Amino acid sequence: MFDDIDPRSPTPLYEQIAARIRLAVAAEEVEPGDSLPSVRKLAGELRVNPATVVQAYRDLEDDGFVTTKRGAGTFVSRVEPEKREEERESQARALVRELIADAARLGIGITELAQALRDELGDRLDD
Amino acid sequence: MFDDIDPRSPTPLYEQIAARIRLAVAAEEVEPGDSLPSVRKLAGELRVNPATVVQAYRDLEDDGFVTTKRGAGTFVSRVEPEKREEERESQARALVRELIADAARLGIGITELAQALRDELGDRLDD
Amino acid sequence: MFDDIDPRSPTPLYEQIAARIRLAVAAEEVEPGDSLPSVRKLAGELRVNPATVVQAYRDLEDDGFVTTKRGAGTFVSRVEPEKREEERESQARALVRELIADAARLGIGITELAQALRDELGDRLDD
Amino acid sequence: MFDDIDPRSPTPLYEQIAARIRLAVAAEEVEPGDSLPSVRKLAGELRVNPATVVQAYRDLEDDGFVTTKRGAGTFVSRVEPEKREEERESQARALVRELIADAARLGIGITELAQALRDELGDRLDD
DNA sequence: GTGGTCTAGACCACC
DNA sequence: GTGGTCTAGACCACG
Repeated sequence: MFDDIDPRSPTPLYEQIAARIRLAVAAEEVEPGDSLPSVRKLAGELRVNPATVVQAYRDLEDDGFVTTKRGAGTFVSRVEPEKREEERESQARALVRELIADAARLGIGITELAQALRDELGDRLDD
Repeated sequence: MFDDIDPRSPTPLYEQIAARIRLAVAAEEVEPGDSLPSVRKLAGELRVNPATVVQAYRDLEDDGFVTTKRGAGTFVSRVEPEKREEERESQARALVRELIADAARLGIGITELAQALRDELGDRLDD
Repeated sequence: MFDDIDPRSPTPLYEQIAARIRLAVAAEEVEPGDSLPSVRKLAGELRVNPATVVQAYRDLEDDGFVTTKRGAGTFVSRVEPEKREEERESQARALVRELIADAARLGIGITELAQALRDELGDRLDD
Repeated sequence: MFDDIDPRSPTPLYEQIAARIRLAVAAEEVEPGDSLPSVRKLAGELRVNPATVVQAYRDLEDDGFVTTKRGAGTFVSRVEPEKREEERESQARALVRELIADAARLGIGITELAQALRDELGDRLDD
């Protein structure tokens, strides 16, 4: 699950970790109520300073993606679909349009963008 | 050409500057042999410290995108087409990664994103 | 280890520092995983600005001789034996080039230099 | 004769040019009284700023390797062998010993040094 | 004029 | 604590 953690990437470790979990929640790879690995266990697996995992979990808690129960662990929250599906779809389309505009401004065409999308999303593009 | 330089972005100024020029070379907006603005001139335009521009130019020289002739200035190098293409692809991937991160932050999963992509790009996704 | 750093040399301080460390790695004076002195500590020892050491470390990281872990420090990387050998050879060539230049400046031609080399090195020249 | 001029080397162009001519004089590739190429001609050949050649010639004149006659050109001087041959030989040996010491201090052995010498001097080692 | 190096010192994010 | 970035400004060598 944490294959893509790259210590040399410019984006901080804790953000990479949080992003991966956020994605897992959004993609429903993990269910509400599931427990996340303990800070020490995850830190060990990722060969990362425990403080880094702590910061990732704190970020997630701030976002409402997880809740921490002292002495018990960290658990996936029930994500309230506070926004109507329609609204989320429109937001998604807005993001995509923004992507295309940014690319165009930089002189990157649709073809290259499509290639990059396949590179990054792979099969998940066909979901 | 340097509209996007944002001092508050987490990615360093010199990297933003270098990235912009790298892409200009990759997209052949500038030709081999063209001279880049002088360090001081560009620094003035961008309201940035000259040393920051120096670092950007240094990175570009390390990558082989420009050559600097001492006492004369900094010039666009001849760059292999494959390398140009690679650069365009890499920047495209960066944009896509940003898209995914933004989406995740809004609670939008890959599935919804993929749908939006198909909505906006349609067939061109298969180029 | 850093005796040779000479602020009056025409070659920049950061290059001298980087070269010295590069060679220490190449000669296995330091082992992969060893930590380098912190930027501030080394800067203090060498009576040099921290930014100068930062630039040296940055060069070394670009070359792949060291890895820096954010917030943790800078560490010696595992380096391929061929690369180590190459580095040693390149520094040896630099020394030789210096020798030739010094000789020429004293009006000593290649012929006389070759004779002196045979005198001093003898058979070992054919190793 | 000027194959090794490298605009990207850290040693200045004018020094590279001067060094090459100094060597030619020392190796008696050119005879006293021979004329050097005109500043403009040489600058053209080397694709270098004429001012660079001027500075090289001025350096050489300071050293006494050449003399410039206004309107006529630049000529190789008769190099006075002011020092006895023996003294020159001893100087050469001193340089070589210095080389070996420097190398040892950096952890570079005789073998690597010998290889570098062959790389840089090639056939001329057998003169 | 050009780029390159270095300093002193501030500020930041990360671990 | 760590490294990274940036500024302001000085100084230098090169063309």
